[in-house]
Amino acid sequence: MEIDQLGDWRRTHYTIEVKPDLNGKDVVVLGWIRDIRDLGGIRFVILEDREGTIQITVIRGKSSKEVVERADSLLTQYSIGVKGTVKKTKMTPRGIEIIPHEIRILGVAEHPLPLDVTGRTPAEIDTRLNARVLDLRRDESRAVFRVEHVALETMRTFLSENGFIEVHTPRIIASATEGGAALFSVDYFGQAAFLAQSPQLYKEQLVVGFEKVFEIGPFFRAEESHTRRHLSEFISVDIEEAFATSTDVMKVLEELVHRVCKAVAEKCHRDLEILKYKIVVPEIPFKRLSYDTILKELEKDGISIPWGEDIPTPAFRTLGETHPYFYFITDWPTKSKAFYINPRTDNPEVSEGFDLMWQWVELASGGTRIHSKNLLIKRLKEQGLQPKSFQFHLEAFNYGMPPHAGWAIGLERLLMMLTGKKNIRDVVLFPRDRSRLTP
RNA sequence: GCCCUGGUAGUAUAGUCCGGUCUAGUAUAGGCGGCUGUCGCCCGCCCGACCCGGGUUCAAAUCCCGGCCAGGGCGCCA
Repeated sequence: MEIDQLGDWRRTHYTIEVKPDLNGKDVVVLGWIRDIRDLGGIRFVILEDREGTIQITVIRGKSSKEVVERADSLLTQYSIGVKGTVKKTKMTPRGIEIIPHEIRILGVAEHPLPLDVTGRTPAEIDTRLNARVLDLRRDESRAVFRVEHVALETMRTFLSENGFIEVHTPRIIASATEGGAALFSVDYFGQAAFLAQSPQLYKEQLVVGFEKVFEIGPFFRAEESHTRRHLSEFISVDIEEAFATSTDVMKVLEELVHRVCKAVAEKCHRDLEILKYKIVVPEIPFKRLSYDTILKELEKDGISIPWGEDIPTPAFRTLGETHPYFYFITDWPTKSKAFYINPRTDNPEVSEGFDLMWQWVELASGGTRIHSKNLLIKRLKEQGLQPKSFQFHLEAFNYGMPPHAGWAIGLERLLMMLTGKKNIRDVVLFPRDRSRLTP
């Protein structure tokens, strides 16, 4: 089918801005066809744009031949432009309709569509992700990403106001940053290279001089995970602060989370309504529970974990029932944390590392970092890592590395908390996981 | 990677346990026709599917084996 040109048509109003006081005025609306109801002599076309919907009413016999012909050839999901007169009416829920003078078909859609955009026939997440662009025509899918935008905007503002400057560290790196998580390898002009799993070492180096930095960006983990809360590519929100300890950065973290919850609750009414979800703005400070306390609580629930071991997921689920909102777990055993986490001076078995939990999900983790080069080398060896492969990182410790602390929060996990979504793939536009590389 | 469950029209489902009644039911989308105030419009007709390969059996959507894919869980983590 021939499609029309946009020509000199420009939107005069979003659908939501067309109100009864515009009665008799001409407007241009642009968007997609959500629904068509044809009663024979009269045809109702529901046009939807970013902000809402409006009814276009075509009356056979009254409308021009061209308009009727155009209206007859429409199918759902076509993108169209309509120039017409606003008419006040009691017969639509919005109290107005548009009587078109001209309809331009700007983009056609192939039918049958791979999923029902109106949501009457629900589609599974796999089907939706295969046709993600079409899925994003669904209000509920788009609402998630409007929430994400507000969350990001709030975080950037908050961190900037608090003296953090935004930085970008490399995604392509020469060696493992933390050990542990598997890395994706990359052919870098014939040299072995990897996709970064975290900005950890770089952000630490940057506190020399910048003192307070933050980074928001994607990182990569080549884990064969198959869960609702893991991705191969995820967005990490990282901070690092000089002359600070874990207690200082925990305050920054809880305040940030509080601010984000508040901003989303206040600014995203409509989206939260679409998502049928309510955000309870958490009170700060959050509970601070030591690893030892957690172990004792679990013991009471009949789960015993030997001191020093990591807490398995089913145990976290139990904890989530006891602590249904945000809480910190502090004083983790040194051996269960990454090599750069500072052991306590009074008891080196215990570290200054912490996790921020939301119910049973680990949202963020952080801690005071080791700033003594000798101790760092010792810890690297204890974790079975080669100090040689951290040569460039260790050199930064020759230039007056200050005491410092920081954390990283998983943006998608935070977004699950903000939207009530149970599968992390729902809060990523084009998720990457063990078995999904397209679209 | 391991464990569990599943795979039926474009989409979402019934049927699978207990093989034959399935020429595979329903809804929605799509096509055709009718309808001048719908708003999940309505009414009639039509199109369209048993994941792939092998096996058991007179007979397989249904039972068995292998593969692929999906969902959930575990480990690991953000």
